[in-house]
Amino acid sequence: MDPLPEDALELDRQVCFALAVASRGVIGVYRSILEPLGLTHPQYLVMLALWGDAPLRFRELADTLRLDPATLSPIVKRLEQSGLIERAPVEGDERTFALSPTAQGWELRERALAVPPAVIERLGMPVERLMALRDELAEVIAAVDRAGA
Amino acid sequence: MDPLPEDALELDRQVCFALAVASRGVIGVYRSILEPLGLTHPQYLVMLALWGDAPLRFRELADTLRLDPATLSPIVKRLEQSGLIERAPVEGDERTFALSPTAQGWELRERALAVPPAVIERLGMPVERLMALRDELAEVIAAVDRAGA
DNA sequence: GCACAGTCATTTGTGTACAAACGAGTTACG
DNA sequence: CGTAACTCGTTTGTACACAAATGACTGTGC
Repeated sequence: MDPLPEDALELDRQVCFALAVASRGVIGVYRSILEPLGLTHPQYLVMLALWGDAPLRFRELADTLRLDPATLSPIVKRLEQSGLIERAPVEGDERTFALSPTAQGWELRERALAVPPAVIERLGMPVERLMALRDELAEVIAAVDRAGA
Repeated sequence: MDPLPEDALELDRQVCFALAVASRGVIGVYRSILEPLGLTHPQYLVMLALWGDAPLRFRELADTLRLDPATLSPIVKRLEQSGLIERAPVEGDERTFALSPTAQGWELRERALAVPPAVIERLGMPVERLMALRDELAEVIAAVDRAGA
């Protein structure tokens, strides 16, 4: 029943490899679509988070995106420099700050509404398939979380 | 039937986000397991490819891993400096070269046999689930390939 | 033979991703 | 109170990932 170690290496190659390739590939599809908006994929995720629920504290945003603060910090800085988001002090805690889209950031949302249909059209995959994939990935993420505990 | 654009943004957030988070998360699981071997995840994928089928020309390796030559180049350089792989000239074409594991690279394979079981144990997911995920991801990759054409 | 388009790997520049160390602010304990 | 432990965001250093430009080699057409 146990696969031979040799085969395990091969399967391992297929799974972890497929995950990395699929991730890079899909992000690549987003790249050409997001490029006219002046956003990278992580920057797009930040805007999605803030469009959905602003203001958010820096830490809350990092937790939502499951991104290391050290990674998020320069991304936030670039979005501020682009004039899409702005930081406001948080009353009672000088260490942190809250982030919200600027007026320009909200305007960008109108153009961003065209992104998901463009991606789906480009991928040519039915929406149900994507939702199934999302659920499958949610299990992987849950497994990773358990592993980290 | 068509979801409202607002919902599309939300779903989009869930899917592209889940893919990125799952990819980073799984690679994170590998990180702690590969660290004692002195390998990063991309470096591990290079070694898997060469253990499975050496020698490989640089271009063949890049295609196999679906990695940009500009990305692969420094990875190969680091593995050479680590003494795990070596390059040999290709007769009849001065532009490229072939890569193979060194004796030390083959020795490392013995230790690497323990990696897949460790990952599976850490994730706590049944092997069948991982194979299903692999197949699901293969479809996504195929869709990305069609999109790129 | 020989220009010339094509292929090959590398380099450069920008943008993540993460570990580790840091400095400023906050909380809790004695 | 006051300091020790903790939390916060940032910085530094290393390693991908990709676009664009580069320089070296190859093959073709004339």
